[in-house]
Amino acid sequence: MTFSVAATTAAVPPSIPAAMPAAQPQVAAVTGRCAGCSARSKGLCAALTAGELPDLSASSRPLDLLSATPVVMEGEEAEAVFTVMSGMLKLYKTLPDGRQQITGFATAGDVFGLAAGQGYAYTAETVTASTICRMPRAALRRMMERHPAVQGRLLAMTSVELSAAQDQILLLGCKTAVERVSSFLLALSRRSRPLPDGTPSVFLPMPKVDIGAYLGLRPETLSRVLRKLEEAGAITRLTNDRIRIENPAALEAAA
Amino acid sequence: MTFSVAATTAAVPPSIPAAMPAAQPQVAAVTGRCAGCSARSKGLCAALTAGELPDLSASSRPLDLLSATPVVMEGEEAEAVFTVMSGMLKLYKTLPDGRQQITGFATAGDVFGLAAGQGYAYTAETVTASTICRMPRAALRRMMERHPAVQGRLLAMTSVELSAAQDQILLLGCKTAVERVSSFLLALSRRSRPLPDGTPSVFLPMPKVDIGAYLGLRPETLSRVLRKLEEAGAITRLTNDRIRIENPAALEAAA
DNA sequence: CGTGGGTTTGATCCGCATCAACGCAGGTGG
DNA sequence: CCACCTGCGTTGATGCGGATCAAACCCACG
Repeated sequence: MTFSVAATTAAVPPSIPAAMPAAQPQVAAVTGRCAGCSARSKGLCAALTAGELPDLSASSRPLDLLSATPVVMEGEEAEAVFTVMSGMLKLYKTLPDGRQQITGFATAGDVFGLAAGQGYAYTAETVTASTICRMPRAALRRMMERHPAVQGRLLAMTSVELSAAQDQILLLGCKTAVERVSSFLLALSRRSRPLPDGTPSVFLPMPKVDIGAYLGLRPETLSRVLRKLEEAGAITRLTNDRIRIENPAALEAAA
Repeated sequence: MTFSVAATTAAVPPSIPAAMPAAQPQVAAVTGRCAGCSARSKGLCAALTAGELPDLSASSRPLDLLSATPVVMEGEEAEAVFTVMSGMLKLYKTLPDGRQQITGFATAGDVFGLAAGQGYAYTAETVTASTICRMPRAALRRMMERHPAVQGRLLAMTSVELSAAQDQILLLGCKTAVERVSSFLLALSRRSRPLPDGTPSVFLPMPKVDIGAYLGLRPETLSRVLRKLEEAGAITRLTNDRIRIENPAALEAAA
């Protein structure tokens, strides 16, 4: 799954495009859509050669979403998969009494909505305004049959996700609050660009309660741990949503 | 991946069979091995038709192992994948200071040792005496190329594992000790046969400390929770390693 | 019969949750 | 432009669930 519209491309009409039949005269334009997509080299799309892009463009549609918009609901019949082009989403499970556990955050290039069974395993909701690309399940199946590399890519991506899930199991099952937060900050810093001056930093667009729901901690605890890490000189809180890693080795030791 | 020797079949020499070139005269016998395997209909093997079994038999070798035998080590180069034919193994990750988190138990039909990266993501060790089937990574890759259904099967199995891992994340991140144990017992009871009299029961061959390491609890806590569930009439402890589910609804409510 | 690992039970401790209050920023309406 | 409101973040006080420590018990085993 996956493909995407370049961030610099003019917005595609977001209204109910999924129902539109593949119009022949648009094929060329549609090819251009995926070819110029910012996620072209990521997610599922990376499995396809340039010549195979029309297939991709024809079977997928971009969507522009505001923040806090639900995309799929846990348990709902899984009719499509999605690729993130820009923005961030949270994926979470809910217990009957309302407790929520965030199983992951999805950012540019990530794919979500793959279901092992009939229904989605989790709810997906935008954290920031996001652009995502929607591909019906049947189209994905067709893509896999037509382009074997897609299936291999999907397997590789699922394996990486499984490995990440097992790391999270280790974190939740064994680690203390300080260790969890340190691990989280380090993992994020590995995936993000350092500041202009070269020091590593992380961007946290999601509210603290969501970070807590991901790490199995309450927001109060998260706040206290961050203060402790700052007092220890390991990090500096630049703004509410950006943290500079002053001492990666100290975080490493705490994780 | 996967295949296996029927439990009733005479043991195949376990010594260093992986290095043996596929000997032509043995093909017939080797075909029979997988054809009569108790795991034939499970794991990866289920993806193959009878006619494709020789390929499977030629590239895999069964191993008989005593309990508490390590099979693969976390971080070690992943040279092979394994299918469980009988017995049970625990898969776990270890922190530098020795804390361990069991990420799963593998029983008949389960496949383990698939690695997203270069090295194994976890250590695998037998809990009971077990028979497992070993297939070199290169052979698995060849099987996937030659029999596309194998790749599809692998994807399906990995997806199911991912979903299970996310359930475990929910358990570890949100649930209380009583909820964890209840969920665990229910999950096991769904996968096991009821007693002769029809009441559901679960078999727990692993030590309590391992169940605790899976659920993020200490063995003392596990013992107390089981006593509480027994006093509540939800379960009965028949022996140290077998529990009868008296009241599934009560467990359901507690989970 | 003695030994040692796994299990159970009891007593105590501690890390994090919970409860409560306050500061602050952004949005709204006057 | 300002008063008000609302939601997020922070800080402090307190409580509780499960960890830790310690000891007895129970078998399986030699």
